[in-house]
Amino acid sequence: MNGNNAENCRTACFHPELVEQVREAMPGEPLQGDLAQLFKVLGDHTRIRILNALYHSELCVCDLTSILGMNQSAVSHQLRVLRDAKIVRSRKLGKNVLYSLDDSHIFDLIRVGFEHVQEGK
Amino acid sequence: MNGNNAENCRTACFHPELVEQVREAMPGEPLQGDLAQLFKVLGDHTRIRILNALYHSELCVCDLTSILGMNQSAVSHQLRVLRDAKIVRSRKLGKNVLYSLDDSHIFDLIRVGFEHVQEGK
DNA sequence: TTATCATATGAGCAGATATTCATATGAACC
DNA sequence: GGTTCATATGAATATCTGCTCATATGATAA
Repeated sequence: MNGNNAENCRTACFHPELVEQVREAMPGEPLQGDLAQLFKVLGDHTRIRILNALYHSELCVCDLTSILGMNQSAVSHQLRVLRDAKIVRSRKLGKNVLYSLDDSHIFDLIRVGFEHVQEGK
Repeated sequence: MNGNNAENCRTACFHPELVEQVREAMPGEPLQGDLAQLFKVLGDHTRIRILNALYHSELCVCDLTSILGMNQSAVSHQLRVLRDAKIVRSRKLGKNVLYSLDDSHIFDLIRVGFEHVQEGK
């Protein structure tokens, strides 16, 4: 679309063929937006703690509140964000709502992420 | 540390043993902070586009600027964030600086993330 | 050295977001 | 029905963050 604008350098650095090749290999905008949104939701301290708890067991809001040591409203707000992003599932059980990780991809992302930060020492 | 505070429910919902078990299984605070930080840096539209470009080839700042259609300052700022987070590496080559993904974990995270958002249709 | 090119950085602003407080919903039990 | 308990939600605020503009750095070439 917008090829080489005035910002581009004009000598050895600029590789039009490579640029075009990479452009075509890249996923479409909507998919990239979805991916960024997924990681953005994962990228919060409170939500990561929630996910690490759910990594080990399905839990109700009350137990999560206790584990995190936060007030219930804050936890529920973050659970809503995680649910909207299809990162956790919920099911009702009497008065309670039980939360769990949505699917194996979420387990994988958390595991691989930890491997990376642990290697960085 | 802060066990069952006044916020917790007092009936069928609260499971002290499970809560304690999950607490012990969870990673330490610094590690969880590192993980949240990793995902936070991944969770930005511009940075995801940069990473998707680098997924296919090592690239200089100028080529990235052209691929993204953004001004060079914005791209450099985001590259600094990615470098600080150990998500990309850089090496000098004459006047240029070539960027690439840091290691296989980053490739894995992008791939698994895409699998997840694509399944969600 | 001086000029030029590629990249990096600092300050400032505009938009996004996590928490708190107060309140609403909705199911279970009396 | 009405009450209690577990969870959800709306509004407000304080903090954070990405972009732009201007400028700095650092390497190459003349």
